[in-house]
Amino acid sequence: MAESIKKRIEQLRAEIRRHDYLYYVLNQPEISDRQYDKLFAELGKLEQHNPQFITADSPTQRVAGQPVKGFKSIRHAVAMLSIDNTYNDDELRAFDERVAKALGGADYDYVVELKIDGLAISLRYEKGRLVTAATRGDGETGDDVTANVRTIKAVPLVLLSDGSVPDVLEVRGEVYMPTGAFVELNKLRIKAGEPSFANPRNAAAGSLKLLDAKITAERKLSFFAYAVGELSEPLAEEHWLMLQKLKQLGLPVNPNIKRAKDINEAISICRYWSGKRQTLDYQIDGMVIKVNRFDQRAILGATGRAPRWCISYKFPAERAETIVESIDVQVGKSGILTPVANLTAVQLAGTTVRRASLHNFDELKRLDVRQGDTVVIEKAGEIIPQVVEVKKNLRPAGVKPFKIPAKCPSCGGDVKKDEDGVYIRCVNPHCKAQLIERLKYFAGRDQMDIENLGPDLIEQLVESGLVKNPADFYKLTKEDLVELERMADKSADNVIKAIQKSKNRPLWRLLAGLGIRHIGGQSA
DNA sequence: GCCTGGGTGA
DNA sequence: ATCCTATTAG
DNA sequence: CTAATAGGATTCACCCAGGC
Repeated sequence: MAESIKKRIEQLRAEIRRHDYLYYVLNQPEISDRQYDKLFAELGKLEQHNPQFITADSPTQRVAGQPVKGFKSIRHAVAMLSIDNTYNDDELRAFDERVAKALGGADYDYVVELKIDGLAISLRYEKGRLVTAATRGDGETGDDVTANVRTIKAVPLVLLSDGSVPDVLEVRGEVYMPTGAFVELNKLRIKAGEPSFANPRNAAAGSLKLLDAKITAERKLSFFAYAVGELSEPLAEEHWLMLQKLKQLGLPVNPNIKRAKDINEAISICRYWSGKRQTLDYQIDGMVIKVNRFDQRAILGATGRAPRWCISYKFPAERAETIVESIDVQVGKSGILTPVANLTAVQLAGTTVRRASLHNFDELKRLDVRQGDTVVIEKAGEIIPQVVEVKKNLRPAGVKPFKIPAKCPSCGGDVKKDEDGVYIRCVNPHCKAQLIERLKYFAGRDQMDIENLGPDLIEQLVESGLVKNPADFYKLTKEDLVELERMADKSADNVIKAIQKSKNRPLWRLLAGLGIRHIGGQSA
């Protein structure tokens, strides 16, 4: 009896996995949702009455019972790099020329993918079972969000196999919230009196940071695979065939990915989707063009940040008009003064924009931005707001050009323009704003990465005179901290612990953290 | 229960 | 995330 | 001289923990 129940359970699981595959990977469901639910219910009932047969990879076990306490760190076996961007045909052709040159006349082709606007994730399968899922993090180490990712139905808990699966398979892809799901979710939230989400990407990112996977499960996230990380054995000799393999293993791959025999074909595919992107049930912010063959990718290699065999093509950014209410001047860690425009709040690409960097005073002068001006802004790569144009015909009468500060806005000290350069710097070595920025940088994620030691606390520590250089962090006591605002027992404890923990960071982090001119994370 | 700072995503 | 600039490599 | 790379600067949304 028990044997036959066990057999039926396994049969149902295999059946459900097959239908998941048909639905999420092939987009060709063979049964209705109702029939699927019936299979699911039967399995659930059998497992409920025979709990000894429940396994973690059963389709019924996607949602964990208990919320996690926090996210552990996971080191990526293979780093997750960024991608260099282009914004027009010429830049794409320049990329193609670099590729052609590096490959020395050999034939090559491309794979053109849609750049899904979600968040990158790395799934690790061992012996065909999903063991961990991690965010990108700093590219080397990310957050363990396995419990949340397990709730995403498009992510298989078990790889499909026609005999063998790789021992280790790390799959990289994008978690996203389909536009339809996003709209429905916001309707529900408004009905429940909860604030709505600003855009699908932030909704998806937030959903993966929930400690309670039960809530994540209600967020209707989805997933597309587009690359691999660590691999125990090669899946194919080229990217295109590898994507087909991933599909066979049950991983959803975007159905609109195409091969292109040359850059012209790739460009025309980019153009096509630039016009058709509204028809998709997910947001894309561009296209990604990859050299197909892996041996050729190896020849091309990578820089510190991004591979040289891959480029993204970003669609033209949405624009909006708004008014410059004022212009701030900020002081950076090396004394550089940066003008930043405060804008009348305006909706742009799914966010409310209030500020935009003006980069430097040459740039400010070139644009001739003045307080009170109406400006056209856009978000470069859908992220960083920038002023692209000043509507001079709308300028109010009597508005004066912006005056380059003669003194540091923080310390009042002298400023000096770089020789043969454009930057204007505060030259006071004791400038408080510079000190604060240097300390923030020291504690920051890409340097010493000290938890709970954020911008506000650092500012308080400097203002109170407790910290005058990075070494002073390590002399702080709990008694020092509890004197500060919003610092009670628990917070003070956490900060002290985090500072102590940072003592065993690798040397390069310390070197980078000291912020010596021209020494960054790479050279350190 | 509300608010804010910290951490992290793009 | 991206932008702009300075420096380095070729 | 030009191209590639590193460094320094910037924005907004979301979740959680802790303070009050």
